[in-house]
Amino acid sequence: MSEHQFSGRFTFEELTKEETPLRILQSTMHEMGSNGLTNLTTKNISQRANLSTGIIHHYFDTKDNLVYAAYVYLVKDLHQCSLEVGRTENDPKKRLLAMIRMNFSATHISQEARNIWPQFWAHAAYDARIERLLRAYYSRCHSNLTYNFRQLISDPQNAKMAANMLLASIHGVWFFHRFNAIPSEPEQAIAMLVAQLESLLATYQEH
Amino acid sequence: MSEHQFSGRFTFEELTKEETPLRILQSTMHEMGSNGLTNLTTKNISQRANLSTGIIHHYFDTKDNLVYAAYVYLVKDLHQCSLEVGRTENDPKKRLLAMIRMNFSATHISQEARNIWPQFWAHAAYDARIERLLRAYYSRCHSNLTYNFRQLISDPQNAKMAANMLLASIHGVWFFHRFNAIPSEPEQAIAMLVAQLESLLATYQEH
DNA sequence: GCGAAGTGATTGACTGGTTAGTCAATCACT
DNA sequence: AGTGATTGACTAACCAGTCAATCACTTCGC
Repeated sequence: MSEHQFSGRFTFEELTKEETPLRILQSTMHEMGSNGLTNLTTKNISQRANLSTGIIHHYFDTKDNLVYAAYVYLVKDLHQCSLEVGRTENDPKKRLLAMIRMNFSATHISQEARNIWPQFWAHAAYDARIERLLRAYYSRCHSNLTYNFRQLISDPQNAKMAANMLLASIHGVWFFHRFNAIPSEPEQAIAMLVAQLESLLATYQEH
Repeated sequence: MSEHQFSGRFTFEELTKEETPLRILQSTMHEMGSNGLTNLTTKNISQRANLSTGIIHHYFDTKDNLVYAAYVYLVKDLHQCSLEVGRTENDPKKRLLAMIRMNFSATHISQEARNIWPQFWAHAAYDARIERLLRAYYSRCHSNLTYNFRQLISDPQNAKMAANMLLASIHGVWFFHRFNAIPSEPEQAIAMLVAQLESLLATYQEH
């Protein structure tokens, strides 16, 4: 049974293999992104997917479960991307650089994610179940960064600190890039984070 | 007339001078923080403030205006704090350090803010009016940081880049501190950002 | 082959409950 | 007597979830 079970009826994998529940999920993500959680209705979701409202409850039982499933979908997709980075790059520093770049890539994921992440954060702030999912995702990101820093920085404590700081920096730069508050060209954002990575390595690495 | 007019009836200053609208505002912020925008109702707000639902519309016309006023209140309060830092500290580096510390202080503001900021971001993601307010706030923060870095870094372009990076770092560290995803002691968070500030100065400063 | 019975997908009208906003009435104070 | 603050019952709209009915498709006895 899936780690990410979210309703009594099906597991995540079973659901997304089928056509209709996947359409519902994608429609939900689109609606969440463009109108926010507050204005998310089963009517809007079903209309966008050209389905009836009833079918939503057939597959997801409640609206809450559907929204949760959307976050799981988002997180799994991104995790898949980071696994791919781990496979294609064999040098730890190259992997860190690839992970930075990944966050600003223009795949369908980022385009959708751009609008959903803020809803995700807001939801996690008052819903314990959503918060657990968010924390699990960031925890995995952090482990991933730490693993790579360990191969570049001899002191494990320093490697962990470098991972902390890079994770925070990636998040911060992505955030201001998202809201166009800092020069918002992806290239500049990536350059800032590459400089940050170099700076962290220079600080913590003993040659 | 106030820069922050949000309803046809009163200006922000006129409203918050009075007892009742201020109680409504604080009650709104508390409800937003604990139950999220999605579950925010005029009934809950008025009950917490020991008032009727009607009075909310008397002062704020619509719920949207009330929520907007809550964000304005939050932002103004924080801006007030940063002005105070500017007055009490006279050294640019000390001012930057004080601004870092400010974000993790346990004043009533941060306690309330902790729960409202995620709602603010989510709301800004799909509402243009809220987005403008959020951008204006971060723009002011950025100007403030840039002003202080200018006195420490001779090249204006470098000063701006340092401000970009510190702003992003503060946001990122605050975020993970907020969600307990990175070692969440305020002292450690502040120490990370102080180190980041030192590193930025070392990189961009020519002695 | 073929009809019957069964199975799960899908519909959309309907319900019970909730909500933002209205408004006539009352209250407190001048 | 007048003025603004405040109340809370009321309304029109909306929404999540239900359910009986239909549809598409398979299985199986003969």
